[in-house]
Amino acid sequence: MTDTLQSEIHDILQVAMREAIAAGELSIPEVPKIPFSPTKTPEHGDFATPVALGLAKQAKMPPRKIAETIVAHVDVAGHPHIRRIDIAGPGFINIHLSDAWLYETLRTIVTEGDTYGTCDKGAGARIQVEFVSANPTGPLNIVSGRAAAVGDTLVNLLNAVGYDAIREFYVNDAGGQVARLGESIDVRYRQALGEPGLEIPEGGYAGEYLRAFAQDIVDAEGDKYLQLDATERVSLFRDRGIAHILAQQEASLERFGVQFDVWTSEKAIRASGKPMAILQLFRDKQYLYEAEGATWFRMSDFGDDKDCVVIRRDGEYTYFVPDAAYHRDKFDRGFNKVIDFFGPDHQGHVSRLYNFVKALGLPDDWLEIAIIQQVNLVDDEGKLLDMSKRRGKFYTLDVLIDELAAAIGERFAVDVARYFFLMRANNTHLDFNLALAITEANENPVFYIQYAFARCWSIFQKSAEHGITPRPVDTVSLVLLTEPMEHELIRKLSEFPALVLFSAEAREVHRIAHYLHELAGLFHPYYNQHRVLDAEHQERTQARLVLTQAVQTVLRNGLALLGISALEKRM
RNA sequence: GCGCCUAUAGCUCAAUCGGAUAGAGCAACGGAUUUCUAAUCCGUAGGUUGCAGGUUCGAUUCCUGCUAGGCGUGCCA
Repeated sequence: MTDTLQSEIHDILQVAMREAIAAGELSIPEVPKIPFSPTKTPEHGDFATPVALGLAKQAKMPPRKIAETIVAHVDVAGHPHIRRIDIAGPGFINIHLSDAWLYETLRTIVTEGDTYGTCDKGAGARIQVEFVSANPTGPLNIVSGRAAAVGDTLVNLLNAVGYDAIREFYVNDAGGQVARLGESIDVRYRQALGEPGLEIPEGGYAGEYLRAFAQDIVDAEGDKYLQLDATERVSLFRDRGIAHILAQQEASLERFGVQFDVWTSEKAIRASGKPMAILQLFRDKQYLYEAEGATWFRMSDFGDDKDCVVIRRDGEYTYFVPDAAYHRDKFDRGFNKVIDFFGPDHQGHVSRLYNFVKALGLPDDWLEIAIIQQVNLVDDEGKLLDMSKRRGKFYTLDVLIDELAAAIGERFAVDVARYFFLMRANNTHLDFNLALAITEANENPVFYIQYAFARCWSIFQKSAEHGITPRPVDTVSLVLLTEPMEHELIRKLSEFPALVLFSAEAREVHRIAHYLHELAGLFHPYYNQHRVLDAEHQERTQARLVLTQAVQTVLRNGLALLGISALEKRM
């Protein structure tokens, strides 16, 4: 609705500019793009465009004059949606829409229901979003939780605007880190059997979770693995450890409301032969050279400050090779676009991966990498909570949810955690205020939004009790919605589809979170100042019920995109 | 050293990819409850957008140089 209207207005202005040019009143080589922005204040109308300001130089006319010239060619009377066009400030063209447009918007929302906010702009293009992809060496940490929330929501957004997007998790189940996992489990296993003098190896995993895992093996199967030779035992423990931790991670994600469509194994990628094929390709293109017993990639030819090793002295691939192969594999699977979310510890990997993708000859804009920045847990005074009291112990996603759940229950714990992870731009550091998260009052944005939804629901509940049946929208006199607050609410509702599209395209999920908070911030005052149900004004009641339903619909749709529940009442 | 990110109200953050008077929430202060759920609302106060330049009709936004903080910078992933 908004979208079609915007393009309608765009066309109207474009035509007006062409006519002005044809009439010789405006001398510019071509009609430029016409940018629109929803206005900040109603005095500036509903939409505004600064297009005249940008033309001042080429047209050699003062911007106000240009705006006047353009507007003079618009047939306002011929467009029922437009009530008035003003020129204001230095030359802004402010478009005031007719009230009929507002009422039409309401009808659209109520009619479209769950699909309001969606569109088909993506035209079915296939997008793969890879996120979390934590090493299978331990429980998911807080940043992984943030990545999970952001990635999951972005996929929701992309699918809402017509893309065919999937969630993918890359399992680093090969290489040095999982080898270290096997060694660490081995140490814990032998310790559990009483062997003295053992220590977790350098670069190993000292967390308690492996102690428990090893104890389980001992309890179930005793010391039988001591008979295997060390290499065999470590490799067996590695594989069992991976399976165990992976299952744990999957369970944590599921608890957090995130389900991946595809899990890709690095081991499988290695076995596919693609790494070798890629190395051959690089060799053919003269990107490789031998030095110091290792094989190097000429990263410096791609603008990096140094080359990097792709085959180590011991003959093993460095992680670049399977990673490049994995991205080749993504491309071969036919994705039109791939979006990778990396944690803050992978920043160094970003430019290199771009370069490898370029070296593979894949399209420039095919891969998009974004960093999910770190999360700090803070108390009410903004003081940093110590997240790693001692080596090997860290604040996991599950521990966070456990703590929240103890205060506000499991369901809200997930809602609150998701919202807090989603409320900030993903490339900025995020302070997660634990005290605020468990506050069950308006300071907590999640409750504030959910309460707005609950109030809508409650109004319908009450109306049913009073025997008031909402009538079909077509039969309701929406013109009775005359309060400024009502118009403001509807205007806000009308922005939703464009916002969803923008958030998806810009990969900025936090905008939805803010929007919902703002919408709730308009509804609560309205609720307090104006009664929806009013026996004295039955027609107006019907109109306000439509408005209430529209608010509820947008809140529900928005929360659904964020993976946050919309409930009738508090548990 | 080099690279990436960040710097906006006392605190946490917005600002629709250069637009109009920079907005919310929290904290502070003062009010509202026989009412459709007070998990709410109304009001007051709070700013040289880190600093210095530059680009132009116009800069929180883009460029350069500083300053401060975070992260990265391995033949680990």
